[in-house]
Amino acid sequence: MKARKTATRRLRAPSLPAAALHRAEQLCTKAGERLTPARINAYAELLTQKNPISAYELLALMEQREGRKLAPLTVYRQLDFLVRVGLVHKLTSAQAYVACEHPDHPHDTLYLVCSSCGKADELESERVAELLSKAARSRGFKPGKAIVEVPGLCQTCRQPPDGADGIGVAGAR
Amino acid sequence: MKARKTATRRLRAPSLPAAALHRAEQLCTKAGERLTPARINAYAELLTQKNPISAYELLALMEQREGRKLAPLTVYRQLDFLVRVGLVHKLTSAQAYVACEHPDHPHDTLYLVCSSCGKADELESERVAELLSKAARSRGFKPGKAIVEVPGLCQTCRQPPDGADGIGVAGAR
DNA sequence: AACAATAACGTTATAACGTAACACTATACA
DNA sequence: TGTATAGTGTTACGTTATAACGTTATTGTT
Repeated sequence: MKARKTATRRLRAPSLPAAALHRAEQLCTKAGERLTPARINAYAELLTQKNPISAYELLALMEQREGRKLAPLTVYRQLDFLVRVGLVHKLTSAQAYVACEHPDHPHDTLYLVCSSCGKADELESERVAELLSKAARSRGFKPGKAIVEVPGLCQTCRQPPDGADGIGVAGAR
Repeated sequence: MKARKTATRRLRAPSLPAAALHRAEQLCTKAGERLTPARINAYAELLTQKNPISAYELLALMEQREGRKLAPLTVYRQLDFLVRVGLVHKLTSAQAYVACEHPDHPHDTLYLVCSSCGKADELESERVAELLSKAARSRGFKPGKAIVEVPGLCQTCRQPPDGADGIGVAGAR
């Protein structure tokens, strides 16, 4: 067997793309929040992920990246921050976190979540937001940002390529 | 101090109203599921609750009711069943369970959830369901039942009566 | 620059939520 | 009346999240 190129050794911090960093800084300034190095690291790590990941998965990634043990609380605080400023959404039905695809303006959490591969597709829908907000207000309810998660099967998982068996992928959440 | 009328002694099983029982039986027959005594008890206990409760709160209620210790798994299995047949909804953002107000037909989970008192108001919206379903299908995504949870403040908590301080109620989830 | 006020971070411990594995029991149906 | 299947009980364990408290860094003010 050939030597693995990427063993479990410590890695450098993932560099947050300049554009993303700039947007994040603007968001935080506007919200009166501080964008610290630790928070940038957590956000950068999340941005490297294709699919939503759990807080503990993020913890493991960051530990590997930084080459030291971290407490769960550290990661939870950073996630709380990222969700608060709108850079990240929490998918409560999967207990997983994913970087927002258009964090420029605050909006509801609205995702299609594949039960097979774990992929989460973010949608935008002014109409859904409006319907929910109107329904809430008509009942005297003051609404916050809605959570909308549609479980199901993504296109890829519905049309398995030759040789696939339709059984869920290991690690799918 | 006078003796309390309802101490922590064992209580009888809450009687499930006949109409509710009948509806539940029909639902289960239609779904090919069995409505066992243990499941009826769990459902009846949930029906006595005004607000959503956690699995462990339900566990404690049932233990008190039955006068013996139960394993968490027991309650989780009964909750899984009740959710599966549509008698109960899970509010994932609050990790809590609540009896459905119109279990006669299957539908999305759609609630206004008060962050202060924990109350959950179930809504119906064919339009939201349709919008989400269409958005999903247009992306090749095969949707299951959507989860829609709108956090916020209910009318009561927005208009605190004299003497109230607007601070959250102990036990609010 | 020195100070106070506040926000963020680190550490330890623990609470809350949920599931795996396996043996046993009840029900349904041939 | 067997036999297959679904449900239940029990023990143990895994995952997710927070409490409490002290330290460090940043900000805004003299």
